[in-house]
Formats: sequence, C-alpha cells, structure tokens
Amino acid sequence: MQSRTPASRTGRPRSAAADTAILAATRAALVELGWSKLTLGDVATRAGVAKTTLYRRWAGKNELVVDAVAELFDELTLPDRGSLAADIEGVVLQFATILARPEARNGLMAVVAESTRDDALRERIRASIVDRQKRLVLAGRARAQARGELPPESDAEEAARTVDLIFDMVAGAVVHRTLVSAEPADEEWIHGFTRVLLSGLSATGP
Amino acid sequence: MQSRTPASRTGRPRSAAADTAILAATRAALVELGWSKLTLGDVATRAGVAKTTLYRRWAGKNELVVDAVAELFDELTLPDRGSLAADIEGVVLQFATILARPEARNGLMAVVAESTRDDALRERIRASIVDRQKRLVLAGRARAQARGELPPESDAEEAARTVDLIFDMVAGAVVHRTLVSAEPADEEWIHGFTRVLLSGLSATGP
DNA sequence: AGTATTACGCTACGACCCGTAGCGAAAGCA
DNA sequence: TGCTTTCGCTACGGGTCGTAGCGTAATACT
Repeated sequence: MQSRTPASRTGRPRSAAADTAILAATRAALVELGWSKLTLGDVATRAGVAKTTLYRRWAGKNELVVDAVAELFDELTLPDRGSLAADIEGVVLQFATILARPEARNGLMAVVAESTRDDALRERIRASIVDRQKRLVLAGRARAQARGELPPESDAEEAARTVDLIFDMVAGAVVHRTLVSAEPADEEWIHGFTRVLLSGLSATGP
Repeated sequence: MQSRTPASRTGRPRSAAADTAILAATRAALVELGWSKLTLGDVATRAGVAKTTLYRRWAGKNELVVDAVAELFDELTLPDRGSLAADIEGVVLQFATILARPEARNGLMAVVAESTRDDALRERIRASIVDRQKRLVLAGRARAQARGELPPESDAEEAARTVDLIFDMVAGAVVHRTLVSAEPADEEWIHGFTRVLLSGLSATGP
C-alpha cells in the first residue's frame, strides 16, 4: 500500500481498520462525486478519520485513488474454460465488468492522466494495477502453449514483445470501448473482439 | 468551437485572434504544468487576455482543453500508400505521433476521465476528436473494399459494428501503449500491431 | 507499573484558485 | 454620431489545499 515504516517496532501501531475505511470511503466518493470534485477532506469525513491522518498515510489524491482502485482488480483470476478463446473471453469479461463500475471508470483514467507527468505515480499504477492484469496474459499464454493452441516461444525477447502487444491490445480495446466510446463491452462485443484477436495471433508469421 | 451567437450582427465582434491565442496558451500550459496544475487565470495571462474574457467563451477548464487538444488532430489524413496494411500503418503512425506530444498526452486522458461524469463533455469530445479519427477508419475500409482487400459489407448493421470494433482496437491499443505502458508506439510496434489486426480481420467468418 | 515512542483527533491558518459582478473604455455597425 | 457588444480590469466570497501545533490514546520496552 502506502509507504510504510517497516522497522517500526515501538509506539502505537497504525490502525488497519482506518486503511480499509479510507479506501472504501474513497471509492464511495468516486461514485458520488467523480474525480474532480473528490476532496480529501470529504473522504476523511466519510471514513470517520481526521484529515491529518489521511495525509500522514498518503501523499495526495493521486496515490490514494490508485490504491482505492487497485483493490477492485484483486478479483481478477484466470478461469480454465478449456480453450484459449474461452479463457480470453472469460478474462476480458471480468475486466469489462470491473470497468463498468463507476468507481473504476471515474478513478482509473484520472490517475492515468495524472501519471503522464509523474513517473513515481506511473510506477505505482504499474505495480499495483497493470502488472496484476498482465500476469493473466502471461498465464493464459503459457496454458495455451501447453495445450498446443499457440506455438511455443522461440525467442525470449520476441515473446516478451508479443505479450506486451497482446496486453496493450486487450486492455486498450476494452478501456477505449468502455470509456471513450461509452458503450458496454458485453459478451457479444467480447466475442467479436476475441475472434479478431485470436485469428491475428494464430497467423504468426515472420 | 464554443457556443457562438450565430445571429449577432451588431456590436463589437469577438476577436478571432484571442481564440487562437487562448488555445495556443492552453496547449503551452498543458506542456509546462499538466492538467491538474493548469489554471484558467494562468492561461488568460499567457494569452494576453483578461480572465473574464476566457469565461465568456468557455464554460470551464474541460471545454477549453477539449478544444485546444482537438486542434492537434486536425492534421490527421488518410494517406494512399497502395495497400491496406500500409495505409493503416500510416494512419496509426500519425496518431501515435500526435499522442507523443505532451500537450496531447496531458490533456486527452484528463478530459476523457472527466467525461465519465459529464455527458455533454463526452459528446463534445466525440464530435470534435473521436469522430475525426473514426472517419479515417471508414474511409480506409471503403478504399480497401474497392481494392478487394476486404470483403464488401453484407449487412449494414454488421459493418457498423465491425467499424466500431476496429476503431476501439486501433485507438485503444495506441493509447494504452503510449499512456499506460508508457512506451513509444514506434514503427516496429506499429508493424507488429498491424499484422495481428489485419490477419484477424481478413479471416472474417460467421 | 512506569516510560518512551508513535499514531490519532482536533483546530487553526495562509495560500491559492474558482467563478462572478460591476465598471469604464474600445470597436465595429446603422 | 448613437447603439450594441466585447474587452480589460478590479474586487470579492467561497472553497480546497496542505501543514503546524497541541493534547490524548495506544502499544512496546524495562
């Protein structure tokens, strides 16, 4: 989570309940107010803590919302539906379901926008949100190779590039569909998307 | 642009130079300060106009930045490179070049994030930014069908869905690569992306 | 028990930005 | 020359920020 003091052994410990209350209050405020009208004073009031307590744990609005949104992606898992296409559709559906929630929509793009001028914030997003998504791509690819649905990796570096490409295509398409086009990434859309993506991947030439 | 008074024939006309100065100052402020630290008072000072003049023309920060960023996408054109793959690569390269500019990165995602809670703003973005991009997809598809590189549209509604899917895939992937993964969408990446996309599209089954 | 150390709640504060009102001056039209 | 609209300027109340200071609460060490 936030920058802890790992070697603190004495003194009053930080309330773990306050953490969860603050993050939950942040998500609630995101739903009701959105990003721009969300104030840290309001979050503190909702959480039942003092504003100063909030500032002692998080550097600012950006970091707080990143942590609050990151918890939404904890539920992402890789289902075993038997085939690569079905696995992808399952993961994309989970991802789309999370993005359909207003606290995710309101918070995610805002912190990404802020991260364009804040390298530390981008690293925080990568570690707590993006990597958690990318891990599913890696796992799904490995399972598909074990099944023989995808050719095994010949070059390690080439494989890494492919994974990055797939990840940007999947996450980017779902995010763009949900937030820019503002239309639901429902099962029908996901099915069409998966078909195009898989056809393109299976035809991997030089 | 902003909401004009179309039937105003008498009185002192609005300075057109002020418009361009304000929008240019907005982009300059986006580069130097980013979205969150950009203030309308600062933009007015940079543009050499009074703050009240700015408020008379734009409702707020969101609308102003949308117009300022929209001008960046004016230069998007559909080059005729002879093949669908080359055309796509050309357009994607233009799009990536625009997104590489800091004023686009800093402003675009921020207003998209704000638009999740503001339908009027989303409509403004769609009309002045998104549609300008989508038009290229439509034109490119039509040209490819004329060349015989893509099957002609059988069902009109199905064709519209396909165009929307392609658009979300292209724009989403480039945006995600540029802003989330924070790595350049250079020619090598674009080439790999186009290959996957086109392979998936040419294999259009039921 | 007693002490040291850290976290907490609370209040107050200067600084900044917002968005608007009001005014006189300027720039075009009839 | 009038009429109309825009412009620049100043000023203002309202809100948020982020921090300082203080007394209190909770835990670890001796």
